[in-house]
Amino acid sequence: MKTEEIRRSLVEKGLKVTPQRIAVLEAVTILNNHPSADHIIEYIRKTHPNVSTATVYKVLDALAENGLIKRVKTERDIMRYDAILDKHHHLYCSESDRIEDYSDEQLDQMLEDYFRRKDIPGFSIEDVKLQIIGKFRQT
Amino acid sequence: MKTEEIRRSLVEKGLKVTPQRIAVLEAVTILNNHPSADHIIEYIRKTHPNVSTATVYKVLDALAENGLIKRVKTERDIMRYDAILDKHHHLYCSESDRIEDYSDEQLDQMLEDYFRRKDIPGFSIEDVKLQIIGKFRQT
DNA sequence: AAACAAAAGAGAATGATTCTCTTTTAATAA
DNA sequence: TTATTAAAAGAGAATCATTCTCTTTTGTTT
Repeated sequence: MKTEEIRRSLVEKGLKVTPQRIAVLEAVTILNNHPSADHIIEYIRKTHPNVSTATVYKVLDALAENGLIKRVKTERDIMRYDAILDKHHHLYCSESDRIEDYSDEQLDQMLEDYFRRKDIPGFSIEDVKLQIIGKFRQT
Repeated sequence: MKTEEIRRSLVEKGLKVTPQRIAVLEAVTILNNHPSADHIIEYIRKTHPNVSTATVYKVLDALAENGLIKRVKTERDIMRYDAILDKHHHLYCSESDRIEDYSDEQLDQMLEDYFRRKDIPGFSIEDVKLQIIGKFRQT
């Protein structure tokens, strides 16, 4: 995601465009494996050596609350983030903390068809995502 | 889960049978909404007023590591637990921290069929679970 | 009953994240 | 361009869920 795109995204959400916000959103986009705050801070410190840890946490929170990034569901106490807002699923490594994206339109269509017909009593569905747990093979 | 069942489960896993372990496993089974450590501690304190917080964390960890309970994937930093080991999915409330179980064999079958034919390059699937995000309706 | 190692207890330590208060800054209006 | 305003950043402290450490207790086996 280019700086201009980021800038526009922030404006669209009514957020002020600050260098820190640009840097954080860029970092979440660029870093692999659904980065934690710690990794994002590390990355940003290269270009913004004085950025405050609290600021990064605040920026991540603002970005997530405004739908510019998403938090990823994990079992651990460290929160992780994802810049891809398009519909996709996650591959979770059963042996490490690696998480990868998985897109599959056919699967999405199948699930959509299924839940169009299938009612879950007392619950109205907004989104369906797969947690696909397994092992990454050496590549 | 009755005490006898719990006892047997622990023995099967080569774990010592302690009152604390029985109480914790029972609590995870009984409490709704995929309880956090805090809720479990609260509950247990009724029958074991002197149980140490550290012990509960240790027990939860031992139970999870030995496959007697599962950790639930959430976006928050507080870990949560699930006593149901049978194949099931989770309903996540988009507005609160409520999480409910959702079982659906037809869906499981459909997904199994799908991934029997569909290869994810570089990844071998062990399990597939749905995160179904939406709103619980008043009941 | 003795032995042994796992487990519990108690309190301290850890670290990811949030809070608090002040200063800075981005955006807007004039 | 300047002034204004409110959002945002900074800095360090505070919070709290969880883990650590060391000692004692306990469950299980012989």
